[in-house]
Amino acid sequence: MVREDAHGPVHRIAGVDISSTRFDPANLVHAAVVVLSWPELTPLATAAATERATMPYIPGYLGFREVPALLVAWQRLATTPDLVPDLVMVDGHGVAHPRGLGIAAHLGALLDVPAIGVAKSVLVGRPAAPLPEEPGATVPLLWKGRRLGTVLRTKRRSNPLIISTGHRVGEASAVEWVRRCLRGYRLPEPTRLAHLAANAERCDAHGG
DNA sequence: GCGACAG
DNA sequence: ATCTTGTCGC
Repeated sequence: MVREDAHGPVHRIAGVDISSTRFDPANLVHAAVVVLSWPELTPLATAAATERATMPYIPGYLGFREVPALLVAWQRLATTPDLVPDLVMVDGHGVAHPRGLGIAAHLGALLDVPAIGVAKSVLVGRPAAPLPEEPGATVPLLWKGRRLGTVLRTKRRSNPLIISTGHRVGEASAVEWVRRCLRGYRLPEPTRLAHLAANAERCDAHGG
């Protein structure tokens, strides 16, 4: 079964994430992309890349440090049409950023692929109200009188995630897609599996 | 000037 | 992000 988002049928959803080692003299950034089928959320393909970071981590500039490696990994995905992602979830913010340019907006724009920002903590803004404990509960993320995203409780007794538009996906649609990709863990499958893949790439990088 | 600050 | 095993709580 195929479901519709604001721009077309979604058959595959990708998740991307980065892993790195602290105190690494080489400043290596290990990137991973995992493509899952919808609605099964079965891993269809995975690609990774290890690149040298050209920038340190600076809040507000995460994309400039991580996007380069993610682009290399993305380019390594099998190019067959039946593996091209229709949507990508990024570990980090979309427009819930001081200049509306979080890593999800950054990567989404460069790839011109619908993107959603799935962050584990706030960069700017505050929840509009206390977030209920019940899984699925949401509350707007406000900053300077503007709504930048949604605070979403994905799991009982777990800190909420901050969801925001990345590229060509509406705010409400973004939240719904994250909800649909939850499988009992705090993180939605795309981002959760990408995190595991990025760590695996970090280990592999020790010998190739 | 001080505190905050995705990954 | 990462360092790290067991452990306290639901």
